[in-house]
Amino acid sequence: MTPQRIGVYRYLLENRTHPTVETVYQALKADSPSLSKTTIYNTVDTLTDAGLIRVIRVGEGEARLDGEIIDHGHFFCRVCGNVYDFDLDNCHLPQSLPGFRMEGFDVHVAGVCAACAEKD
Amino acid sequence: MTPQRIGVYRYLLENRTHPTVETVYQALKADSPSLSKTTIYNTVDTLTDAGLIRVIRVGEGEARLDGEIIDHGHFFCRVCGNVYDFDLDNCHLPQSLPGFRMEGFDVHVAGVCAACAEKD
DNA sequence: TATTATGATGTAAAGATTACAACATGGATG
DNA sequence: CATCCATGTTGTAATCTTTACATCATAATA
Repeated sequence: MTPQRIGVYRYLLENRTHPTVETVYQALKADSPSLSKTTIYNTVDTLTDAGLIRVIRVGEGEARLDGEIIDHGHFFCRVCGNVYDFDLDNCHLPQSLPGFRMEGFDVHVAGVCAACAEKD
Repeated sequence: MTPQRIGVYRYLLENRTHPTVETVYQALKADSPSLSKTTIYNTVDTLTDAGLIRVIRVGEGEARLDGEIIDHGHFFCRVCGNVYDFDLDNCHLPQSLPGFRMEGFDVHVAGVCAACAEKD
């Protein structure tokens, strides 16, 4: 665990906004100007392999980072681009895949969030 | 509807393997050598907007195309890279997002498929 | 202190997708 | 039938995200 890795992890724990790598990079660079974006990518790999964070890809564009690893769904607003969490109370893993080893699980819903829907 | 669009749509209806844009391009270019990959991208946009096909992003790398639009889940094998469909019998959209307009719905499961798990 | 292993940095490359301009086509209109 | 216009296609170039790789820094160890 290096200062850079701790910085990325702390940022993701404190900012539950599903930021992109670029967002994290810009935020942390303010404090440590020598930070490299490659380090962010490497750190994301390391933290993902360690099971501490998750990488989600929803909609187009960049990957989003998520410090919450408990199963939950992601709502992607196609207007503002924000990602919102939601519970998965009534959704369970399928039993219909014999012999398949399931390791990760994510539910993606796309649409328009409440804030953007109101503006119409 | 042009020959190119019909070709892409037919290919996706007949090949339920969640091919990439590149795969579709290579397959169709055999019959019509003048085909451009840009046309595939444009056509995918057109067909997606028309609600005829879906674009799924699961795991890393390229987008995968899917001619099946009825709700179903996608299992991504991290070993062979194949994408498998599964039913969503016991998974329903969450009711916990008031004011949100839900338009699309996808369940992603990552892991190792039966064929690859057997080889261990 | 010298050595070694690991991580960080920055540049360059790769890969996927999009933007854009030129060309082709087909239908509508006079 | 000729012309015009709108739409679609093509190919190149640019963009954007991510990765590869070589170099530098650092910390632990012998």
